[in-house]
Amino acid sequence: MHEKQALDAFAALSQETRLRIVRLLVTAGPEGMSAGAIGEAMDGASSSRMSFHLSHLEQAGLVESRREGRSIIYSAVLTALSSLVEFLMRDCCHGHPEVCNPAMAALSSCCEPEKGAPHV
Amino acid sequence: MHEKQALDAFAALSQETRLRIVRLLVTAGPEGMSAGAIGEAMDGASSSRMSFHLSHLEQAGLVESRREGRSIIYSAVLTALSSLVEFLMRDCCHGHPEVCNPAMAALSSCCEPEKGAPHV
DNA sequence: TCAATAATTCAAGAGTCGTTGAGATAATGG
DNA sequence: CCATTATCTCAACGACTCTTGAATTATTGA
Repeated sequence: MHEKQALDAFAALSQETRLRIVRLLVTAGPEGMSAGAIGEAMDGASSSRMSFHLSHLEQAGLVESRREGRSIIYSAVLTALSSLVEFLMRDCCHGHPEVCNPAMAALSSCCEPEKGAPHV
Repeated sequence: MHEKQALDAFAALSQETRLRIVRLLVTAGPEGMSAGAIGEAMDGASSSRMSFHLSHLEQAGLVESRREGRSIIYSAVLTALSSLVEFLMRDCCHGHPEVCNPAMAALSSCCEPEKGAPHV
């Protein structure tokens, strides 16, 4: 991940509706959700408003879309999110492991590695 | 970290000059840098421009300042950065450890835990 | 106290962002 | 082929963001 991509991703995530869309799609998993369904989940936002934010997120590489019949299905791009974390971490840890350690702790508790944690 | 704080942090980091300031201050360490020195590092940006971006970053909680003689010294708030990572991770890992594992790998390689990695 | 240095504050202006509503495009079923 | 459903595109408008330059505040040393 380069600076420009990180800037785009941060800009995309700095808008309330878009941040909520990303969170929703991550929990929705790989099967994703239709634009209409996402709009309903966003306190019934208009279709043009959804279109605006979804294409913004797609432009930033945080979500992807596929057509399925009349609907267009959006899903989160999980690798983009981990790349962003990696970018933040690479920036932050230069000689300062005290930044990474709390983040790593949060990470491992959140992922709950199934017994016998793998180390890289 | 709550949604509002995360939104503010993402907005702060979505601006090129501010992202560079944060990276610079993180590598500068706890002793920090004066506003003037940061401005010189930012291709000689004007003092009012620096003031604008630095107070934006301070508002978002990503940097803090102290006066030292005539200068005002800024330094990165490392815990804010790890909280942001934690927020992203908590969002992303709900049932999807495949997001966290690459991030965790990046994290541990970047931090280079000194032999006998601690686990939380 | 005065001049010099370091940084902030403020107002103005150009540019970007997000919402709205109307209209266009795409796919389906009768 | 037509009506319906689902979504996108576009123009317009208000709101916000960033830069600039001038004026202001704070600190220091002579």
